[in-house]
Amino acid sequence: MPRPRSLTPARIATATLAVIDRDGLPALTMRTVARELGMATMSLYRYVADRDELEALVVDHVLAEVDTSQPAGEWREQVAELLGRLRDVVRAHPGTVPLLVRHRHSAPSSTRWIEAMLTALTAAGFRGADRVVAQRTLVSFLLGALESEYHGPLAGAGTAAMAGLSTADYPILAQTAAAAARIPPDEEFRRGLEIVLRGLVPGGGEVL
Amino acid sequence: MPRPRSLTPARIATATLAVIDRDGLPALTMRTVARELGMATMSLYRYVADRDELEALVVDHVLAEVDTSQPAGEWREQVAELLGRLRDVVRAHPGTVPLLVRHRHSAPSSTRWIEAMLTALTAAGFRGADRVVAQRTLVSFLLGALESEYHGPLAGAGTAAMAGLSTADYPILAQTAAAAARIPPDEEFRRGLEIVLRGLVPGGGEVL
DNA sequence: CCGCGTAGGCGTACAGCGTACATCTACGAG
DNA sequence: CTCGTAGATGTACGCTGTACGCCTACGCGG
Repeated sequence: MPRPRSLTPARIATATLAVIDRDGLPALTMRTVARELGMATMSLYRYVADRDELEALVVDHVLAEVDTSQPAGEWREQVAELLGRLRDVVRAHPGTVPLLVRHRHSAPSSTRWIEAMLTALTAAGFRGADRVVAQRTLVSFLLGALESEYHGPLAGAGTAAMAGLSTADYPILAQTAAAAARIPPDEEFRRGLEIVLRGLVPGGGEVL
Repeated sequence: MPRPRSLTPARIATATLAVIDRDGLPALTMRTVARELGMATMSLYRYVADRDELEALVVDHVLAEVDTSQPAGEWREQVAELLGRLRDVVRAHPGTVPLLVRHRHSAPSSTRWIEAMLTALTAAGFRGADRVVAQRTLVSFLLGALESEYHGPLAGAGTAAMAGLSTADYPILAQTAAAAARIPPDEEFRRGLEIVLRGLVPGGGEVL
């Protein structure tokens, strides 16, 4: 056949990630990625259908970096390790956080990580709907924590404003906001994960 | 002084929300909101500095709808009730989910809800950093759950694709994906919240 | 009652976005 | 060498957010 392809999905994803890492998510543009690749803008469309597909490509690329080998240890340690690995990889490319939320469902690379998570949960004794709920609860917590951290700094002014609220109208909040700013993200995540893991009991159990 | 203002923040927020509810978040545009208000596009800029401020306005408006009166019952019931109220209000306007994540920090209306949450946690015995972590873990879970539900349906094809994966490479995933589609969002949220609440123990405690 | 200054309302314009379309061109197969 | 195909690209369009400047309606001091 004619002219061979000059770009691979991996090369496109790498260039896209370079743009995001260097200039931030708002700089992600069909034009900037094409320039990063040394091509004309429209050439990119020979490889991706539209911007959404480009975003999905970079998300898949990032998720592919996650080590999905089964961790050792007790099941809670395994789960914590797998969540930590994913979190570390994503935090190395903060600009991809909003993209991850939108496109993780269409990322083939996520399947290995999910399988490893489910393997740990299965070994713990989770079955059927319990296993699904356990998995999704852990993922919701992880995504929420990543997004909170991503959007938090922009509104550091917000937390500061809360600390300055009248202690009369919001006695507890004003007092808590000050303490909140002193907890490092890693510690906050670790302790939050401990809470979720402590609540996960194979075989279920009602609390309400 | 001269000409009085003809628009209130509430009226602007209502019009914006109407656009989002009727035509979806992508339809949210300075032009569409101005048209909804019966004004010229640029007139809107007499009331908001830019699009971001308009988005913050609608988020604050939605959060103001949440009943923040202190719920009755044991502290876990109170927390579940407060999370449920917020979730119900946001789910009534699904298009605002991404906006909520980005702008909740600059929403004055959120303070009353936070104060109510912290009140329940304080009554339970949480103090200092423990209280901060408890609060943030609950919020991260809630936001993650809302976002997952919001972005999930778009990629229903994704879950379907997982169910069709080779049971050889991904034995547990393929089996789990089928069960996953049968759990209603409300049940998933309720059971997930039960997990988190079960893990919340005042006074701390290590698990790892 | 009048005009005057202020701020509301708006029309125009521009840069930047995603991308449809038509064209040119480099290549592998015959 | 030639030809068909698909890669590469230039141009163009509709849409976005918003800067700028003009016009005008209004409440107040005279």
